[in-house]
This record gives sequence, C-alpha cells and structure tokens, in this order.
Amino acid sequence: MLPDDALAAFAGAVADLVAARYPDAPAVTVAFEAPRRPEFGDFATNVAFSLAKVARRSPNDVAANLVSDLREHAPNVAALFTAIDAVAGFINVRLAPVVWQTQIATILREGTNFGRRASNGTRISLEFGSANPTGPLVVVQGRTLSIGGTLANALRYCGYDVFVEWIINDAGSQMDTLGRSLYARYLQHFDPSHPFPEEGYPGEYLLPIAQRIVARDGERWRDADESVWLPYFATFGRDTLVAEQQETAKRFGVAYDLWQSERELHESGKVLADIERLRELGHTYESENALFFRASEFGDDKDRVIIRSDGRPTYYGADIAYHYEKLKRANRVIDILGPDHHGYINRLKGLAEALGYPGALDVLIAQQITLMRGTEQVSMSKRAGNIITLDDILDEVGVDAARFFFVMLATDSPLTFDLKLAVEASSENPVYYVQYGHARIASVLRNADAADVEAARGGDALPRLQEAAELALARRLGELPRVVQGVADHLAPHRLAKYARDVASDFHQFYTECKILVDDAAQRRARLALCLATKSVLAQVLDLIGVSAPETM
RNA sequence: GCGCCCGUAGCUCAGCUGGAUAGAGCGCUGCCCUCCGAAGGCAGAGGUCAGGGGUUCGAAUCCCUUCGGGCGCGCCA
Repeated sequence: MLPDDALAAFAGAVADLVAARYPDAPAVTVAFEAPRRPEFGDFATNVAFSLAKVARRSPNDVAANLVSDLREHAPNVAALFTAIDAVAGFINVRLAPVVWQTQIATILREGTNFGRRASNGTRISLEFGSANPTGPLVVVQGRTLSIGGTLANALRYCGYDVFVEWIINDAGSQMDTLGRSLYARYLQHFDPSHPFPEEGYPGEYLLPIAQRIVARDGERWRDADESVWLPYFATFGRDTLVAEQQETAKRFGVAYDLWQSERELHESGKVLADIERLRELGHTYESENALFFRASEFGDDKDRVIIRSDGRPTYYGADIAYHYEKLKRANRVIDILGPDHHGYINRLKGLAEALGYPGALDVLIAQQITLMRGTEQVSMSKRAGNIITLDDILDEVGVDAARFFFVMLATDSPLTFDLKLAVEASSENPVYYVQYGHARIASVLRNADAADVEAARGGDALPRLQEAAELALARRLGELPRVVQGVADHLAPHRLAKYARDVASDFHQFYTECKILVDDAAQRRARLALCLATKSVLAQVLDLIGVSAPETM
C-alpha cells in the first residue's frame, strides 16, 4: 500500500468515527500536512481543531478520543502506522516501513514516469520570453524562459495540455527604428563617417547583420529611396534577430509551439475583427475620433485607446486581439512578463473579463535581476550599447547553472545573479550540490556489482529498509508528485529547485549514515534500490528544471 | 497622487493559501574520511517575521493602517 492510500484509509476511518461520536458535527475533511519537526511523525492532521467547538471539548481531548476510537474500531487501518499520537490537538502519524518500501518499489517500476498524470483535457496557453525583435535576448528573458520552461514542464507532468507561445512585437515604430539603425550600419560600411541615428539601436549586434546585406546585395541600397529600403531593412533585421532569438531559446532548452508575429495579426485582419468583438459587447466608446476600451470598468486605472484617431490600432489593441485568440483556443491563459509590466496585470485581467473569460487569465511578473560578478555589479545599460546578452551568460556559466539560478527564487522576488558564483564548483553553489548527489549515486552504482544492481531493481530486498535515514529519504522521494502539483496549482516553479536540494540533502545524509556496499547482500540490495530510486527522482526533477543530471562531475 | 509587487537570522532567500518551539544555504565556532566521490555529514551561536491595530482556539500567512524599497502609470511598443 502506498502512503497516499494509507492516508486515505486513515482519513476515511476518522471521518466515520467523527460521524459516530459527534453526530451533530458537519462532515469533516481530514487533511494531512508534513509537520515541521521530524519527531512529530510523517504526517499530521488538525481535524480535532475544527471539531473542538461542536464537541465542546478541548482539541487535544477530541484528538485523543479519535485515536482511541480508531485503535478500537479500525485496527486494520491502525496497523498501517507505527505511531498514532494525539499531541497538542494534532494527530501525528508515522507510517509503517512497509508503506515506504512500497513507495520505493513504485518509483523503481515507473521510472521517469513516476507521478506523471494522464491528460486531463485542460488546455493551457503559456506565453513567456517574448522580446522585441530589435536585439538579442538578455538577462530578463533568461529568467522568464527559465520560469516559463519549468512551469510548462510541470504543468505537462500534471496532465495539462500546454501550448507554449511567444509574441514577436514586430509592428509599429520600433520596426522603423530597427530598419533605420540597420541601414545606417549598412551605409557606414561604405562611409564610416555616416552618422548613426539619435534614436537608433546602438548595439554592435547590428554590424554583422549589415555585413550580410553588403555581402548579398552590395551597393544596391545606397542610393535607394527610403520607401524602398526601409521595409527591406526592417524585415531583414527582424527575421535575422528572431532567428537568433529562437536559437538562444533552443540552446536554453525551451521549445515553442508558436512564434506569433504581431504584424501577421494586423495583416490577417484579426486585430480589427477582435476589436470589433469588443465593440459588439458594448465595452468600447468613441471619443476625440479615437476608440476607447472601458478598461476602468474592469479594474484598470483608466480607459485605454485601442484605435487611434488616425485609424491605426494601438499596441494595446493588438494585445486585445492576441489575448482573445489565446482565450478562444485554451481553457486558461498564463502570461509571464518582465518587471516593467506591473501595470499590465489589471489591464489584461480586465480584458479577459470583458471578453467573457473572467478568471481565465493569470499574469506573472518576474521581478528585476541584478547581475553581479563577485562583488562587482555588471552593467546592463542598453543605451550604452554594451549589453550582456543571454548567450554571453550561457557562454560564461553554462545552461545548467543559468536555468537553476533563474528559477531558484520565487517569481515575484527580485533576483541577484552572481556569475562568478554560478561557475564556482563550491559548496555555495546549489546546482553543484544537487548534481553532485546524482553523480555520487552513479559512482556507487559503478562500484557495485552489475548483477547486484539488477537484483536491487527488482525490489525483493526492500523490506530491509528500516533505518530512519532510509525511510526519511523514501518519504522525500514520494513527495515528487505533490510538489509538482503544488508548482502547477500555485504557478511557483521555484519549489522544484527547493525540492531538488531537499532530495539531495536527504540522500547525502543517508549516504553518510548508511554504508551502501555492505557484505550483507539483502541489506546491500535494499540500499542499492533506494539509490536507484533517488537517482531516478533526482533526474526527473532536474529534467523538469531543464538541468542535466551528470553521471560524473 | 494612483496601481502592482516586496519587507523573515550578519548576507541571499524558503515558509506548501491559518497550525506545534520560525526554516535552509552562505558566513562564524567546533567536530567527522584505515570504509562506496569530504563538491559530503553532524553540532552550536544567531529572530520584536519592518512598526501598530483587528479577525479567532491559533497569524510570518487574512483585513486595516503607518513607515521603507522596487516597478508601472503615452493616441510609444
């Protein structure tokens, strides 16, 4: 019997006993939590507190009565536990070793599918990373990619049908700015004294792109009219930069189902059609020749212009269309945005409500990142043009460290990323701590006899798992499905990083206290089985975070 | 001014939608390899959970308020 089944049996029995002893009490749900302190057992429930008032007894009396009732009337349930104690109003329980042994057997049997749920039919649209196609990805995208990629993995593990998308903001004036900046670089190839536009994008990343145009077209555009070269340079720049962004996202281990062009939304007529839908619903009005969305009726600060007085839709107008498209094809929509988007939360949620999908949209804001190299702050000034790109960061610290560090903290907590620490192979570095755990297990397995490892995988020796450190590790491994479900429910991927460290910590403790390759074959195989299960769970967690699980380091 | 986030150990941060004596890493002080990877483990010191009210059996967590910090408030994208 698995831990969850044992707890369910316990909960069912207690619910019956409550009904018998306190017939006036409303039906109770017996929920369990892991107590903070290990001496309180594996799980605890606080049912007695909610019954205390109806029973007109102290919570501790109620708890004590329920425990004695359980022992008397449901001995078969009580037998699944080595301890059931009423303490300070709580009922603390400790599961019998056999239950944890069953847990390990299950992990060994299910392997990398352990805890993974079948499809639940719920479609989720998840958007993150989206950057302007006017330059390379930078540190902000690193964080949103890491958070979003991990969240997508966790949601899929829980059975959601996740659709991952990126919006390319390739409409509006910034495309002209990109085209002019690129054209200036192009002309500078022939005449280095040619001035660079004031408002242009000064980064050096445009130089190689301009070179490609020179190589391809030569002087063809030098004397061309702006109406001819501008769309060409803007489109060429966009295409090249988007392709580079896609490469970086791929390198970072994040796969997208859709790269949605904003310009395409305009050209296909969807923007105007979807704005029209908002008008039909009565949520717009005209003023000063422009079309406004009554955003203030849906929680926003004020009403917003969606079609300008000259007839062109605003960026927000396009956002309406894009989100309407997403809401139509998914049951739920999640946006992960950068720190300069706090104002979007109410605006977008209000929009979803106005379109008839109240509560279907969640907006996460990934807070600011400070890049450090040791004690020195790394400048990320875009204006100066000396930007640190995400690729620079990956070159310096590697994908594993970047993915782990970016997802390690709660999304709404500001993050300080120390590049020096991220490459340090030291105890200060949590990535190494977790990966070391995996490599250490791999090393033990290499030292073990191959036939022994195979026998261990069969699980016959599991009844020998009795030590506290062994059972504590088994309990931790069994938490995986619940942890991932928590990540999905609370959109909190950082919990996976915490869990990875907890698993590694419990393993290291077990490793220190219990020698694995002992002479006693049954003992040895039981512990090898625990090693195999731990290795499997660690690999699963690291995979969800997008970090590799090395055999050696 | 308004809106959104945040304030927990010297530092960086957790705290599982209200539970027990507040948790971890780093740093500090001491231990632990004749034995599977010491990139590890154990122990100790360190807290007015920013301050003040409220809700209740019970609050770091929920509500109000004050203070402090970050970001956002264009017919830009």
